Amino acid sequence: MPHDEERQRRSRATGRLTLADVAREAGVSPITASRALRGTRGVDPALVLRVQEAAARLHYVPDPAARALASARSAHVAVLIPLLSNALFVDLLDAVQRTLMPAGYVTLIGVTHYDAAEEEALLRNYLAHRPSGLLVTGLDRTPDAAALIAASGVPCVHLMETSASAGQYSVGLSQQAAGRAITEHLLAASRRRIAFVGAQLDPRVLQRLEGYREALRAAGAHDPGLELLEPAPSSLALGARLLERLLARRPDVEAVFFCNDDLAQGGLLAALRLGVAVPGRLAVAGFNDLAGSDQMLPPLTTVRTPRAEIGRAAATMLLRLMRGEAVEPASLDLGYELVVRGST
Amino acid sequence: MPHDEERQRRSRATGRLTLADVAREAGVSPITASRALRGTRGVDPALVLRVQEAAARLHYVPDPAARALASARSAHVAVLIPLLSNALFVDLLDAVQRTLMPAGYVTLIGVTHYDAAEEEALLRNYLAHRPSGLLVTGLDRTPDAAALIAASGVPCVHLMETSASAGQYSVGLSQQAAGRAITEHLLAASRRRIAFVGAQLDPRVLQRLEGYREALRAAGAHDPGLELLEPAPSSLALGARLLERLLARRPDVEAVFFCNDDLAQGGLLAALRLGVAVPGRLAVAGFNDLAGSDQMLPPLTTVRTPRAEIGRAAATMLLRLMRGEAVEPASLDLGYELVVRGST
DNA sequence: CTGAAAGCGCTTACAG
DNA sequence: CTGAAAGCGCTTACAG
Repeated sequence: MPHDEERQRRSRATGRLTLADVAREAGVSPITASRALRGTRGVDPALVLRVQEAAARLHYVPDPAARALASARSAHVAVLIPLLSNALFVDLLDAVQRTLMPAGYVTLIGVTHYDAAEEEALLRNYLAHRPSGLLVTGLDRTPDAAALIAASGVPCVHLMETSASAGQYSVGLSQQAAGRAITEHLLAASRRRIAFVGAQLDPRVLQRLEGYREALRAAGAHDPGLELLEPAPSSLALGARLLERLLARRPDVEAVFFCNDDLAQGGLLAALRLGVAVPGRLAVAGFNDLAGSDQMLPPLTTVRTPRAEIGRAAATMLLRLMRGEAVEPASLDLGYELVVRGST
Repeated sequence: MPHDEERQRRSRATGRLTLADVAREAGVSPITASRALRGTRGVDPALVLRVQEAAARLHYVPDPAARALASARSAHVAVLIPLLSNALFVDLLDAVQRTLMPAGYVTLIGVTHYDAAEEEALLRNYLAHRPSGLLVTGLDRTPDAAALIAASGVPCVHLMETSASAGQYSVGLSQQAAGRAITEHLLAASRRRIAFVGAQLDPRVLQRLEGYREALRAAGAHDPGLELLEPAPSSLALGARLLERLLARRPDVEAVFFCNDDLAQGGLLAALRLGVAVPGRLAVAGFNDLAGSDQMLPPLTTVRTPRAEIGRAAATMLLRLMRGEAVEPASLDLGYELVVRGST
């Protein structure tokens, strides 16, 4: 057939199997095949079956680029988190992916390293891929970053915090309430001189600090000299160093609330090394309940945050928003749980 | 203009800024605008400038779906790793993303959880997005998974191991040589009854075990009764339990090579709890040099693996393959480094 | 060095 | 419930 030869000569055909092949195989038009495969209702069930069988027989796989171009909606969800080296975010991501993938979405993961400029760059980059949805960590960002999100019109759910502002979707917990609770636990163990040791100083750490202050002020035991704030990133080594610094500066300290378990584990190991009895002389608490905290000597008292549940709920909320459904309430507080172990 | 009205009425126009708008603004044809923006050579530099300025002025962002459809090549690279809760893979990923993103690629990250079926499902899912490149962990996979990769024709680089087989691209290190080296270090510290404690039992752990056996056989000190193999996933808690089991079974053991630092840290903490002197009565070594290993009591002797370098080199190699360039050699061995600390 | 035409593989909007 | 036409926003292949 000369027509086919001509086509072949000038063609840019990729040789790939297309919807047209499936339609031909099933004896229907491409549009019907498209509808049958997407599960659009209002197609004769017999035809749906025929098309599905034809697609399976030919091992047909739809082209996401063509689909995205024609429908103006991609299968991408962009997820921005500060760090992957924190088990918290790993658990969060795992839950997000397990929820989104069965729904046909693929995640674009961006790591901001707690850097506002990097977050902005990632946002610009990922938004250029026209994702159908957006998951970001926390509520605070640069005005430019916030404007980028708003201007994109892409549905967005904020992770790890709870939001009061209208039109802001979020799933998380009250970091401040959790910080208050663990401090109250320390007070209940008859400690008065309770220190706060924080690093990284991202918004959630500062909210925990606020909770700590609340609890101590209520007990009339707040002492700013017991707050040790370090902007460097958290690590076991930093936790150890900060405990030593605290002990040197305030030998009278009776308890420490480390803003996360990495720091607390390092502090616990330093106490062991220095021969500081825990909890005898010093009670120690952490935050997040990370791997290994239950193996410390003594096991670490901490706050368990429901990150898997947060990931699942946030992804589910986003799925609804992407379908254009109304979501109520816009903000979900999934709480926290005190895990009391030997260190307090 | 009635024509425009007609267009508007029937139109599916997204209202987005297109290449045609940029071309009009710059006073050139869309093809020229396309070429100018993509940096195709053979375009008048003056025109390139004019188009770039027009694009910037209008804040034009190309549509990746249209680009992918027209050019038959996506901007995606799929990356498959076993776990995100292992710092090793986090460092690897970070390096991969930092290399790939500036080149205009976006990564699709898939976590297999060391599950062959899950890897296959992820592969199928991500391959459907027609990525331009593929990065997978290790060389061993199910025949179906390997066939999927081969049939896709997508350039693929294997991570963490070195490959002997032709046509297999890989960047990593000899896990076996590293396992042998750390065992020889233990032998050099005049230990004879050296145990191997392994979990997860993925191919790389088994290669380390092979290196351990090699070293012990060469020294005439191999004793199968000192091998403790546990298929469960690694964790500090498991390391502690396995050390206790080992000590109960073989009180005469003089040294332990844990197949990774998670296990070794747990073992070290258990030894501390049990009052087993390290390295006095028992020498302990790990693998990977993870965060916290230098903070243990005593600090953990381990093997540092160059995962950031591996990530960077593998991504660079993939970039070449995606450009259709020849890559020589196909397999890169980036080595390892013994980190001797207090535990041996 | 530049451009008019055609096409990538889907889905939308309309008509029947 | 089904389909012919048009279009999504780019790039390829060809011609000049």
